[in-house]
Amino acid sequence: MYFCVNKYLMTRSEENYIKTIFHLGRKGTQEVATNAIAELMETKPSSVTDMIKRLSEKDLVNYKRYQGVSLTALGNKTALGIIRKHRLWEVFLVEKLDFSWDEVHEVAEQLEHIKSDKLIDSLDRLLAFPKFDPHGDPIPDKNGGFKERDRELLSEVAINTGGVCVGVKDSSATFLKFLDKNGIALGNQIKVMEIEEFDGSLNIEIDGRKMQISHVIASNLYIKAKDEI
Amino acid sequence: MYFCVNKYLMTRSEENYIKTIFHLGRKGTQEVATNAIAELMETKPSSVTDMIKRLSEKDLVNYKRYQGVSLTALGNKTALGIIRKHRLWEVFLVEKLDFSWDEVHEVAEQLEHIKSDKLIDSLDRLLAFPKFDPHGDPIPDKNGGFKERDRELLSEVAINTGGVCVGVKDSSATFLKFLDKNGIALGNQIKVMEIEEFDGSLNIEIDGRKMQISHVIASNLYIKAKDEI
DNA sequence: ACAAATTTTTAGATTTGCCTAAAATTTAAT
DNA sequence: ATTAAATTTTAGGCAAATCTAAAAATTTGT
Repeated sequence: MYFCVNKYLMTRSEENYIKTIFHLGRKGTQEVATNAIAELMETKPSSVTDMIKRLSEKDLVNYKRYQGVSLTALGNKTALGIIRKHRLWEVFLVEKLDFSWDEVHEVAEQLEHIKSDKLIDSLDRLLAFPKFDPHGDPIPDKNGGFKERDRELLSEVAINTGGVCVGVKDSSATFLKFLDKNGIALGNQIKVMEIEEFDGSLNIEIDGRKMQISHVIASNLYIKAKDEI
Repeated sequence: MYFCVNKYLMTRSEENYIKTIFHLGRKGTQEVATNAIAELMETKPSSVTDMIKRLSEKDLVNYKRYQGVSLTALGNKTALGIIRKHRLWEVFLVEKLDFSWDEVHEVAEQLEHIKSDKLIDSLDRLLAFPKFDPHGDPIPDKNGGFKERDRELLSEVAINTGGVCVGVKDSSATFLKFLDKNGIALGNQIKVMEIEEFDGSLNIEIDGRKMQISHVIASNLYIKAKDEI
């Protein structure tokens, strides 16, 4: 395969930049700003500029001075490969090693850089080709293809509707632990009963149990909207 | 834990040096030579000297100029930790991902550097606390303890004796593939029928089947000597 | 024992990836 | 539109890990 030449020469640091640029590029459609990359990676803008030049020479990003950066087709494919590995390892950690969903990220950040096609394809098979990671995010297939699940934020749905909880927007350990503590997990049936006008907090029914959650919580939970309950 | 402070600051390169010094130190009881390290790691003696100095400052090795190098107690513990990880990952690759025993080394070389105590202990549990890796080498426990199995080289046993094949001395892909091709695997019952005076080759019976192997092959196969057959 | 060969170390350079400080460019504000 | 503010890049430096070439120490051979 053609792209392998490139993939196998990439350093850990280069891979992390590519991944960050990919994630930032998803949000806005525009070019990604140097400062944004630096902030997310907890490094300095000057370091980012350095790296961007190197990535540009390897044809992983499109770069024009002062104009921000975007991934090339090759960069995009590379990013999806790394994300595939990250998310498959997350599934492995939860399914096979009993990690909780707030513990997987740190270790997956290391495992995602292991280089072996056979390893990741075998892992995929061991896990029975999962389509989503423990936070509900889609796992790209071998060729980088994946489809975003049809979902919406709980904060956006109308009263008396709901669906199955299928993902989180914020997957920080803090938020995930909060959800654990309150018995909220992927797969739960959630129905919005009432929305408080004053602060936007929601009265919901989750797997039959009634509880109240703030607007912030609701705006970080995805549900698969399919039917009125 | 005290040693963790050190462990978590180690670079991949430092870990590889420690591992190499450990392996070389096993063979001879003496100090390990700079040149020997350089050769095994495919690097230059001057690079080795540089690194040894750094390791010495971190109290991982004992070092006196021109006098070779040996691991400190801390260095030894560190080495055993890395070897534990390497061998557990090898078991994982064979048992769970259907790798063959000649394919595991390269990937395990990468996986052994992943830093997470929880990860490795969970992996240990998933694999049901294996005591030996796919080549028959012992896996250190959490505290670095392990016992060498009571075994001997097939080339050393007397005619009409034998035992179960429990390990290989040379675990290069070349040798392992040769064994596969000839249907020799760990667990086989092997009995020495005759030893050729001329070239030292052996007529053996392996799981009931008769075959002839060279002295070189026999001197790279370990059997658990327990009983005459 | 002493010269020759080998091994080991030093010295100085290179690459990667990061830093700080200062200069260049773009964007925002009045 | 021009200045002020923010962003981005350049320039120069640093640490890790490597290299080559040359110097120092040890070992070996006779």
